[in-house]
Amino acid sequence: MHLTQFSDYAMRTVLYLASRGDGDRLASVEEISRAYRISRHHLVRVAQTLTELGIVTAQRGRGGGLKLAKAPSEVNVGWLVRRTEPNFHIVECFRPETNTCPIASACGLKGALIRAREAFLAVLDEYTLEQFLTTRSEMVALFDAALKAEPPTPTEPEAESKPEAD
Amino acid sequence: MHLTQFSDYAMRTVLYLASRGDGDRLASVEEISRAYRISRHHLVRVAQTLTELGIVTAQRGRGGGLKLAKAPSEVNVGWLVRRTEPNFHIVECFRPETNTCPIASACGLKGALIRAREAFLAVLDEYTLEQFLTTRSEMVALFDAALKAEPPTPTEPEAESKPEAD
DNA sequence: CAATAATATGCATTCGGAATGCAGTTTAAA
DNA sequence: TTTAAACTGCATTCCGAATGCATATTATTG
Repeated sequence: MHLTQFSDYAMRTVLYLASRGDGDRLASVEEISRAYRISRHHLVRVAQTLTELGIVTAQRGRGGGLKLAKAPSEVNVGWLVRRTEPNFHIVECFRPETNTCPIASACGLKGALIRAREAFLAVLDEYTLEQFLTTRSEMVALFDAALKAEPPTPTEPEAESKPEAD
Repeated sequence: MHLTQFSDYAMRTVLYLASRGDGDRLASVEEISRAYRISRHHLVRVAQTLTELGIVTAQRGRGGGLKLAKAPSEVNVGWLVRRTEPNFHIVECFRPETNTCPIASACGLKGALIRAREAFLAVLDEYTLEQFLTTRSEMVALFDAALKAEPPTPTEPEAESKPEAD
């Protein structure tokens, strides 16, 4: 029982943006991926989705980056998880099109599992990003340390012997 | 977000055994796998685990099979799921030995996710098998129909040309 | 005591979703 | 016009779950 790394990264991304109090500062995907030490390419997908959800604003072009499109108190964790998880099919019979269990129509287990699933999400519904900012200064310090430890621009150190011909 | 098929099969197996009111009747793994139309070999593993957990009794040898070791009211769903799921590592930082998130020590998200996970299991803790027996007759009818639809003994129709030598 | 039918166990393979990487396009600032 | 960033699609890798095969063990039956 777990959430996808995609949802994990989505939550981390908005938490990163919220942790830098200045709402106008842009943070690039590159920067966030270095702070968390995770794949930049993977994070690009997450950033897209968050932009589509209207929860972050992406500024394209040079000097661009991401920033929160809403106040931290407006970003609900349960809402976010519901939209980033690919599905909530706890067991086979939750997907009618592929279910093979012959007693699905008379089985009470499904109802119990639905209740459990809703209870899980209801807890997350209680939280907005704002509630996680009580440790903001510590998080910022840890982010900065991580950024300092990582090679600043490991993008393309090869600036010689370029095969110009062919 | 989902449970493993292993947990799913474990719940189904005990529900099957409970649905046949006669607590002394043995149901073979073969029978259960046909009733649900699922892999017999896979179900063998589940049956082992349930036996180890002391929740079913396995009778080996000819005419053997499985039966509940406890009354349906004694078999709790939350308890069962906790013991059949391989892990409950909702996100990366739940597994300290492989965590790479630098702010884990200062991040409030983990606490929220732990609360959500416990809420999920707490709902399942409210249920025992007994509560699912209100539709027992319907389930039995559906099981019987499934068993009738399946080939009775597709085990080994080859009873000729046995290689006796070698 | 032998044959049979069932569970028990280990190993090897398959499979699917998630994760990742690569290549290229588009946009906007300098 | 160059450059740095977000966007997009595709192809591949990877891992855990699922599955299958082979065999050992146990106990009943005749």
